[in-house]
Amino acid sequence: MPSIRDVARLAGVSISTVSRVVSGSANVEKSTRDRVLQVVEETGYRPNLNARSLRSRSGQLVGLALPKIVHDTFATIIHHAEKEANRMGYGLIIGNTNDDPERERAFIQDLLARHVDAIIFSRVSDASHLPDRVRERGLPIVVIDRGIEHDSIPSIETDNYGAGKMVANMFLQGGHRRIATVTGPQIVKLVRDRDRGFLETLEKGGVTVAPEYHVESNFEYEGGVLAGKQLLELESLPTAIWAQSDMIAVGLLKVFQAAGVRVPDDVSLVGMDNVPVSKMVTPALTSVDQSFEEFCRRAFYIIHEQLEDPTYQPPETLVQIPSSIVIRESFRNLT
Amino acid sequence: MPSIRDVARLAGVSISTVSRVVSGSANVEKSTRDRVLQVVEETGYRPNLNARSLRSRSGQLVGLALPKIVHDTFATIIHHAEKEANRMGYGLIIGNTNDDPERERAFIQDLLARHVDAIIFSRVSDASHLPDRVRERGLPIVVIDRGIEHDSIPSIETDNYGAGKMVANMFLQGGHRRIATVTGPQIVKLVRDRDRGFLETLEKGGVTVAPEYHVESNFEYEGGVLAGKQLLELESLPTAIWAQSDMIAVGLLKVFQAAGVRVPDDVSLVGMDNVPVSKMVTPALTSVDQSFEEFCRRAFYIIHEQLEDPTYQPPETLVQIPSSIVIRESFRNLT
DNA sequence: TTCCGGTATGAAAACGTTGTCAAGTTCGTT
DNA sequence: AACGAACTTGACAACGTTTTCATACCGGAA
Repeated sequence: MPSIRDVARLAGVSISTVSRVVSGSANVEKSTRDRVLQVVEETGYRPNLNARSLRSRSGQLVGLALPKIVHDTFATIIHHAEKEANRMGYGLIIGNTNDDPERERAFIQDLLARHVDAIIFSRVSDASHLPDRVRERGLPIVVIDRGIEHDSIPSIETDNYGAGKMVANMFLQGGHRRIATVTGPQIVKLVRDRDRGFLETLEKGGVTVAPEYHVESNFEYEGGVLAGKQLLELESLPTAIWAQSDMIAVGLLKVFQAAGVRVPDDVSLVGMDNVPVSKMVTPALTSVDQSFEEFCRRAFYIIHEQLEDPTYQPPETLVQIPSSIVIRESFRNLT
Repeated sequence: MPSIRDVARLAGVSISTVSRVVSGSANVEKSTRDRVLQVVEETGYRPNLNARSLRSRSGQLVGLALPKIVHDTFATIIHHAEKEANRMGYGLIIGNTNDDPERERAFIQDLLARHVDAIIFSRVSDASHLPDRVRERGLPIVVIDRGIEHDSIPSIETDNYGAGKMVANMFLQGGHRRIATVTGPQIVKLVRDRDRGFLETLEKGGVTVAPEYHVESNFEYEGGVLAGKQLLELESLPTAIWAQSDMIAVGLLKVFQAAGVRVPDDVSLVGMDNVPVSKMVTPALTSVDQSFEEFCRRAFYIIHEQLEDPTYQPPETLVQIPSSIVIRESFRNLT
């Protein structure tokens, strides 16, 4: 691995000059520039990013903390984050926090020890004070997917209230009156936002969700299976259900099919996330699409700005991205 | 962020001593060690890994190159790789090569510029000479999932021939005679291995797969959909199909269900990979399970050994991990 | 007492960069 | 002809570590 010293020697110039050429910065005469560039080409020289980071505090590296990896949502986030990072010349170092505060802490420590340029958090434990600690170090940090209420830390999330509202309106217009919903854990703010948007809009449309039709679960397939069984034990099924994740919806679908309940003939089903599976199951799931690509784009934009100008503050600290409904087979109008 | 200098000052010792204490290496008196350790504790000092890497060529970082990210298989690999990396104190930097040689090259360049300790490749383009280039730099490199034929670069893959054989035997014992298979792209070695294991074993059992029952596809859902449509146009359907990936199997299932073909009553279906979806669809998929966890464990083991002792060579350059069949609902015996 | 081997410590060089500063050059202006 | 301004270049000090190498100390053997 050639170093800047080798290039300098071979090109017959000083180290400083090589540095200037490769960082493309200052004034250097065309002839010398060409000579250096040629040597760089020949030797395949690449600046050692560790040295660069050590000296100039920018290693072109950003950390991404996720609560889970084998999960369509987060795989999608990784994918778009990697894409954006690549586009902007950053490397991406990923950690799985597993929703465990201890691992969160350890991973952040590691990122700090590596002197990453910035950190993107997807879902911190709500209680965590980690983002503050990071902030103190002066590192740009952005929270995506699960916003936090904080004056100075930018969050990017879906307009969850709006999503709930949208689904509620679709249900109302479809003539549904016996409506159920399976939510994620109510401790999570985004769950409550979705729930409020959904329930308030139904209320406005003259429909109340019965308590036994309002079931709390987790976002996983298994959660959906459990919730489905619970619903099947009731006197009568609702005509439409909104599940706060596609995994939940798939779980519901699975137990309904096992029980001979037809979707959407007996009960309509709408999921959320629009993950790949939603189009693979039969019937294909109607689902609320969140633009994770947009999340990542915005996150990197903010990071990039803050890196250029440390005093930069995004215009609003909480960005809410609108979502949309992807219509497939699992929902039908009653009328 | 306190530096080793700060710790030294606060503890009233030299930089060297602090270094010795934190790297836990040489002889240092208990009293001084304790004093240093306490200061480390109080200040929250963490060694700057960039500096360490610069000086001692070990940044505790390994690179993972994947052809795709939004894909259950690779998400699973990321998950286990992250877990192993974490366990052994490494950071993990991930890149999506998208099966594009140019991006592969660029990513590897980036890893080299970051002076990672080792590289794990999941699927190189078969043509690529990248691994050799990496090898020249003296970096440990391991290829997983899609082995390459190479004297000195260790590969870890499933015993694909064995997998094909296993499925074939299950089909034979189940009394199936009209058998089809949907494979991945035949350019890929692992596809040919699976295919050979499958076909040769059937042959041995007196069954020949008709040419129109032997369809080549890609590993994705869409490939399965296409293949399914193709099969439906034939005079008669096979009684059992092996799909070389679960995504293919799900695609087949989808079009079969749309066409009113019942699984497993009319046709049995077996997938491969045992990804999470396989248990979520109805009927749940019987699938060949590959132990990606084992892949990652072995990969890190080899890397670790090579890092400790650069002359270390794994006993065999191509490791084949046995697979197993997970029985679910999509397969039934004819007899 | 003298000397020697081991142990505990510190000073200083190196790793590969960037950025500051100063020193030449060149060229246009007065 | 003289004087700056602007441009081009190189020396050198960091950045935070690890790793020699040297030094000081201590106790035991001769």
